[in-house]
Amino acid sequence: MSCSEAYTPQLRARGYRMTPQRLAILHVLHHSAKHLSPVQVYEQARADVPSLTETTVYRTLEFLAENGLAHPAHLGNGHLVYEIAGHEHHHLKCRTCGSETEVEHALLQKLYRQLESESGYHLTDSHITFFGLCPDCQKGE
Amino acid sequence: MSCSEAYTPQLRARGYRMTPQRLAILHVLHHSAKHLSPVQVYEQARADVPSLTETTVYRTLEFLAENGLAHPAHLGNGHLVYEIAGHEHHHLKCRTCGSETEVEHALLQKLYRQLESESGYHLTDSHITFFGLCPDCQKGE
DNA sequence: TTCCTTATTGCAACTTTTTGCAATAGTATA
DNA sequence: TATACTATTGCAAAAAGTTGCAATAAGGAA
Ligand SMILES: [Mn+2]
Ligand SMILES: [Mn+2]
Ligand SMILES: [Zn+2]
Ligand SMILES: [Zn+2]
Repeated sequence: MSCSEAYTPQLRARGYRMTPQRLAILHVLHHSAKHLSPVQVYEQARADVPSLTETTVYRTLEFLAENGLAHPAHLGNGHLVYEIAGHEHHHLKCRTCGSETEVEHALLQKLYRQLESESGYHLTDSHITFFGLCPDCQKGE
Repeated sequence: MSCSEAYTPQLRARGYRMTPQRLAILHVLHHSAKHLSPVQVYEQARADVPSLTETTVYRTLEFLAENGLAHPAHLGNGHLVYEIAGHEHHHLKCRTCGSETEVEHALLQKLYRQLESESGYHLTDSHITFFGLCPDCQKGE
């Protein structure tokens, strides 16, 4: 299934339009193995849509995140990066060497339930970064 | 105990210096009831140290965070805010109305332990924001 | 196909945050 | 108290991110 076939109906269903810019950006995210910064997305998507601007990339990434097609992440440098939605997970990142590990959301399921029942909130987010020391860097302490 | 008496030794012990700028910024954080943006810190701390620059505020907040005297937070708008360290907690924030609730870190203790034993990482961070819908906003769904 | 509505884009100006570097000023030592 | 070392600051310039607005174009209706 192409990116267009996959994502266009999702946008239409919410009253939004598919555009070459959005499609190019979705395509970049969909085929990236890792989180991408807005500038990285811009540079790659520009190959498809030369008229693309950084303004549109920033707005589109935020739009996709609001509509559940992309997930923003804070990986510790204070800057947002994005990835395509679909795989529910979180991250563990080492403060010393920067190494990262994924954590399945299923592992936090229980905690989410507990937080929900204690607070009354219904938790919707599932892309969090926890920080710490990786096994290797603990040795060097 | 004054801010200076409290924080100077902590910096010295790590080989850093206490300066009027750092003291003013720590003072602002210490006496604030809520998270502050770098610009808010700048405007308040400038009353103490008129020569203070925004550059120094950004660098100092990052420095204080790295050294455990301040905690950065992502409250959902993509911008970092800071608060003084000392009270281990997390946040629940409503995506619809923006309301916030604190969660004691003790509540996540078990999860942290579980993540640690499964991943081998030693988790150090304890200032996370979970997003969802507050009780009121769930009704309006 | 053509027309119409309005969501979306690009541009330009602006705000926020980061960076390199030379000047300044804590603080340890004598 | 004076000196030396170097961590820290302020400045200027650059990079990253945001906003208002007029022009464009997606897509439903005719
Ligand atoms: Mn991820
Ligand atoms: Mn907090
Ligand atoms: Zn590590
Ligand atoms: Zn709410």
